[in-house]
Order: sequence, then structure tokens, then C-alpha cells
Amino acid sequence: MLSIGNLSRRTGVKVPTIRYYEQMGLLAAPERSSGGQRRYTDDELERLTFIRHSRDLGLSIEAIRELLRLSAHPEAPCDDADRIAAEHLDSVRARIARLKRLEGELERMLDHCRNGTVGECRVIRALSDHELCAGDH
Amino acid sequence: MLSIGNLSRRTGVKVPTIRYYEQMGLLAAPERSSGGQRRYTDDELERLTFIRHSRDLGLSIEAIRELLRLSAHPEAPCDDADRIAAEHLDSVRARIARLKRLEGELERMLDHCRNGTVGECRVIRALSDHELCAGDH
DNA sequence: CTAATGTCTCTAGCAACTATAGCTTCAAGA
DNA sequence: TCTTGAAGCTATAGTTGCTAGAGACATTAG
Repeated sequence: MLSIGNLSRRTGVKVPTIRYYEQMGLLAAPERSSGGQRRYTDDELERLTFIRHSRDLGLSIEAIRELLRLSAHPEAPCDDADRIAAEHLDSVRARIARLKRLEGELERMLDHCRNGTVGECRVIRALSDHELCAGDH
Repeated sequence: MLSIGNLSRRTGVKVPTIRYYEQMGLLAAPERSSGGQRRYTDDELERLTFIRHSRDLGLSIEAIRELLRLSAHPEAPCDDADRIAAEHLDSVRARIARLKRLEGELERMLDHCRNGTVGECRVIRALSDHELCAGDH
């Protein structure tokens, strides 16, 4: 049986975050020691590893909740799990695309700045005046 | 003089958001009509446009606050403004890099899935088992 | 003048944690 | 066995950048 601190060290998830996941229903309320401290099994270690990894990939708590629900039924088809992952992939790609536009615009702003005064600064001007940007935001 | 609704339409910033910016100190408390409603000048329209554009580029409220402070001194050198933009550019690039790693891993997960059952699903397995990923997160 | 729309303040909610306070429990060494 | 310092407990509030709602008042078009 693992204390919450040991579980934290083994998974890389911070102690308050573990308690938060319990509150959010991603982890069931674990056993307690006679003094009332949480004690975890290896199953719970595995489950938290799954959660951690999913979070690292950027999945929402809600999506993870669903994936955990799905993985409780190993004989069911995995279409739903795939769909969740695929939707997330779409959103990751959309975010990349948006950030690349921003990257381009910031680069352009900085390139044009002659490092003079604020009054003639291209960075400041570009922020005030949308006409100066190529982007479509 | 613009009502808050007109200002909202002209800038694309929602009415509650304008009030929020006032609370956050990005916009000064504007004049009021005899009935107590906010009335904005064209200067304030311009300032809000600046804010809007900066937010679109992903700058934080804090960074915008500083840029606004800087732009009040047109004769000062613009190094600080450049630094803020450059730092932001760095963080945008870091986020892009991270998202690309995630994109790759999600793609790989989905590619390997044979669309069978949850029990043998590569997506679910990859989430449980870090060994299955190439990434370094 | 009236009805519809706009605006006001205040409060609470979102996601996903993180931090703090003030307490109790645990584990290891003397 | 006792002690002490680390670890754990609950509960609450703060973070960022808004968004939503309630209930009251202001403005404006017809």
C-alpha cells in the first residue's frame, strides 16, 4: 500500500492534484490507514499513470473520464476511444495552425522594428493598427 | 461618445469583457451619461483595439498592461516592448513544439489501432503504458 | 408614452489546478 | 517508549480570462 506521497513520486502527479482527481471522480476514494490517511493499491497506481499520461497528451478531464469508463469494458469495440483521440488530434492541429499564424505575425513585427523609440516602434504600431498585419484573426 | 454596446460592436470585444478590462485596469473608468451608463471616446476605442489585437496574438493581460504603460512614453526607446514581444514569441514557439510532439504521438497511437476491442486497443494501451511512446514528456 | 432593447451592479461559474492555514498522523532514531 | 520532523488531513481561496445570470434602471424608436 502506497501513501499519497509515494504515489505522487511514482507517477509524477503532485499530491494536491491526486486529491483533486479524487474529488473530480477520476480516482475512487481509496482505503484509509487507521489514522485516516489515504492508502493506494497498485491498481490505483496504474490508473493514475493512465490519467497522467492522458493529461500530458492534453486530454481534458472530461475526455479522460470517458476513456476510463471505456477501458472498464475490454470486450467492447474501441471506436469510441478512437473517436476521442481523433477529435483531440484535430484540436491539437487547429491549435498548432493558430499558433503558427501568431508566430508569423510576431516575427514580422519584430523584424520591422528599427529599435528606435516607442513612438516609431513597429511592434507597438502593429498592435494598434490591424491594417499592418497580414493575418486574418 | 460611444455606448458600451457600440464600442463592443466596433472592436469585437464583448460587453462584459470591456467591463472586465476596466476592472483589471487596462481601461480607465470612462465618463458616464446622466443615467450612469458608460460613454467612450475615440481614444478609448483605439486603446481597446490595441488590447484586442494584443489578446488575439495571445499576450497576457499583464503583458498588455506593460505595453500600454510603455506606449504612453513615445520618446522612450522601444527595447522593453520588443523584449515583451520576443519573449512571447519564444513561448509561442515552445507551445508549437510541444503540440507537435503531441500530434505525432496521437497520430502514432491512432495508426496502430486495429479497430478491434478496447482490450486490445492501441490507443488505450498507449495511454496506460508509457513504454509504448516515443515522446519524452 | 410605451415597449423593446440596452445597460447597470453583483455574484457565481468555468478548467485544472495551486497555495495557504491550522491541524493530526506517521515513521525513524535515541 | 518517547520524540521530533516530515508527511498528511480538510477546507477555503486564488489563479487566468473571461462568461452567465439575476434583478433593477436607462435609453431610444415608433
